[in-house]
Amino acid sequence: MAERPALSKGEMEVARILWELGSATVRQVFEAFPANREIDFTTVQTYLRRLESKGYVNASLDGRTRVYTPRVKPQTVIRETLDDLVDRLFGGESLPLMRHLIEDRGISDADVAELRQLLDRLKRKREN
Amino acid sequence: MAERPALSKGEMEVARILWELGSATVRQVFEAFPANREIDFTTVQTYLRRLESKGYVNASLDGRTRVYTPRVKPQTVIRETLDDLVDRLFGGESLPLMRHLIEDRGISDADVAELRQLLDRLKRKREN
DNA sequence: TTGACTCAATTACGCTTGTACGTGTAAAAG
DNA sequence: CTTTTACACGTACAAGCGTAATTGAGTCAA
Repeated sequence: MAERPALSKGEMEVARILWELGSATVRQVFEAFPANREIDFTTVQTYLRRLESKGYVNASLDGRTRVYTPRVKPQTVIRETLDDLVDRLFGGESLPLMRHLIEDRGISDADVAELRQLLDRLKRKREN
Repeated sequence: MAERPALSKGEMEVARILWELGSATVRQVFEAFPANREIDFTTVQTYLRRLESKGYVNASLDGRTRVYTPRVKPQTVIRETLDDLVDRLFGGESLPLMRHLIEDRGISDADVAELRQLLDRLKRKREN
């Protein structure tokens, strides 16, 4: 397990966009930010550079422009992040987290249905 | 909304313990840490001091010892933390987060049952 | 009543994070 | 060709964070 240093919040935000784009330049990532999220171009640049030095992305040159590509799967990062969060904020139990998501944070009807399906699928798998 | 500065991971860990204890001295918090979690007494002390200066806890003196008491409800902190996480890591959607919790992180049978109940309860409430 | 202990409070410090400024260079305008 | 514009890259820096060493003040044994 390559044991990279954890991502900061800002870095995560940028990483997520890069995962979505698949591979992108600073500018592309910058432009993919939601319009309401004000952030400086150079700030994004710094985050990408840090992601690279932490080993989360690779960079290659296209002309004089750097093109960044994810190197670690979102799943992995999400997993590590959640493990940490669940430990610190819920003492390692994930149910309270879900309870909170459902009860306190609101959830659409469609999501409820989707969740139910997830549970059904899981049940079926376990019964075999 | 009092707009306090966000909690860092370490601060959160300490805050959680304080919520559990209800009200405690540095030493009590320190001793309530899980045995495997190695942390220095003075580190806990620093976190508590910072929690105080950020407005998350109150402190009063008992003799020469400071007694800390939560000032902000866990619900509030959890909510703010999750909002931020969901935004940055999941673009604001909480379903993917739950999916991840269920599929990738594993969940006990008992938890599945509990979740189902939650959903049922929610459904009933919505149908009225 | 003074040294040896115990524990609280303060101070410290290197690393990380958030954010941006300057500097140089390619492209566009004149 | 010169001037302006646009943008990439490196550099910078204050604030926050994790962690601990140091200092200081009560407490008990000799």
